[in-house]
Amino acid sequence: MTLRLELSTFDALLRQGGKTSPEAGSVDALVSVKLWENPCWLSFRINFLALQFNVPIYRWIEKEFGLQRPEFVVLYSLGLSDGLTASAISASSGFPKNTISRVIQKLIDKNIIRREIDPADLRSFVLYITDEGKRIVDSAMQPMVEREKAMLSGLTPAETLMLSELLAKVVVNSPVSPPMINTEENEE
Amino acid sequence: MTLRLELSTFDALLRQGGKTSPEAGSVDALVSVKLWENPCWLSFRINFLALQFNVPIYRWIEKEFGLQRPEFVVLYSLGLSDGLTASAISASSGFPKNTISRVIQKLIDKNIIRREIDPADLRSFVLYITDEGKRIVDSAMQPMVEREKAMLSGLTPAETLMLSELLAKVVVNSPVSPPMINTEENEE
DNA sequence: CGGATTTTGTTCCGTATGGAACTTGACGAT
DNA sequence: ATCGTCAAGTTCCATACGGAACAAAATCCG
Repeated sequence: MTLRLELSTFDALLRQGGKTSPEAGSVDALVSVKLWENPCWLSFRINFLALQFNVPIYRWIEKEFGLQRPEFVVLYSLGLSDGLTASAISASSGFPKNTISRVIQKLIDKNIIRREIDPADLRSFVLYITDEGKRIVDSAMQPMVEREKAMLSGLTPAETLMLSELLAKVVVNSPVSPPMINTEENEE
Repeated sequence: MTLRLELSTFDALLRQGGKTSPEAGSVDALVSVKLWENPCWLSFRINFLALQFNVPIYRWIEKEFGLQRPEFVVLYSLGLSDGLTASAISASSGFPKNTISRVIQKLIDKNIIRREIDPADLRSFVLYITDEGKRIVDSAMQPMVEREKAMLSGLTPAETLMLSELLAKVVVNSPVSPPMINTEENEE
C-alpha cells in the first residue's frame, strides 16, 4: 500500500489548466465548478464534449434518417471500412455484442447494409454497406464535420493540431479493455 | 450557400495528427482506421476516451456502492458543490430532467442526499449531500483519479497540461445548448 | 483424432432511459 | 390584478439497452 494521493500544486495546475479568461461569463455556474475545481478534470471535459457532439448530431440523424445511435455507428463503421464483422464493430465502438447484433438485423431489414457468410469462418458474417447506406453516410458526413468545426472554432489551427495529436496519443496509449483492477479493498 | 467543404491537406494533417508511431501494433485494426482515416476524428477520439473511462469506473461504482451512473453523477455534483437544484444538475450533466428527478428520489430513499424546500422558489428544492453520501464520494474519488492518471500515463507532464488547457478552452467555447441548425436542406 | 475451451452471434428478459404530457409556482406585461 | 408565458419537477409509458445464458463453429492440445 505504498500508493499515496497527494494534492500537489501541479495537480491543481492541471485542474485549472487554461483558466485564462477569469470572467468567462458565458458558461454555466456548475459547469465552471466541474471545469475548474474538479479532481477528475479529464473525464468531465471528455464526457461534456462527447455529449456536446452526440446529442445534437444523433437527434438530427434520428429525425433525418430514422436511425438511432448504435445503428448509425454500425453504418458509419462500414462507411469507413467496408466488409467488417459484428464483433469488430462491437469492439471498436464499445457497444455490447447483443446491441450490435440487434442493430444489424434492423439495418438489413432497412436494406442499408448487407450480410454475407464468411466461407473462412462459418460462425461470423461479413457486412457490407449498400448504395442506400452509402448515400446516408455521405449526407450525414458534412453536418458532423461542421459540428466538429464549430466545437473547435475557439482554437487556432496550431492548437487544433496539437489537440488532435494529444488525443490520439492518449487513445493509442490507453490500456485496452481496462480490467478496473480492484484498487485496494476487495472484500468480496 | 457560400459554404464549401474542401478536403485540404490541413484537414488530412489534423486527421492524422500524432501518427508518430507507424507500427502501433497495440491498437485494434478498426480503431486504427477510426483514428487515422476518419473525417470526424474529434468525436471518435472523445467518445472513445469517454467510454474508456466510464465503463470500468461505473461498473466498479455499481458493484461497490450499488449506484448507477446518473445516481453517482448527482452525488458527485453535490460533492463538488453542495446545495444544488435538480435542474442545475440536469443542465451541467446532460441527463434529462426526468432521469435526474427519478434518481434524486432513489438517493433520498437511500439516505445519501437530503432535500429542502427553497423558500425563495416554492417550485424547486435544494439538495444536500449527507454524511453517508460524502463517505461514498470520498472513497470513489481515488480510483477515479487513478484511472485518469492511467489514461494519461503516456503523456509527459507538459503534454498533460497542454491537453487540459486545450480541452478546457473547447468546453468554454463550445456553443451552449447547440440547436443543431438545419444545415442546408430542410425539407420538412 | 476428440474432448475441453474460446469465439461468434443470437435470444431472453428485466430494467433503465428519455420523450411528452402534466402540475404547480414564478414572472412579466398591459 | 389577471392573463399568458415560462420554469421546476413529477408521472406515464413505450422502448432501447445490456447482462446472462445459449447454440454453433473454430481452435487448442494432449
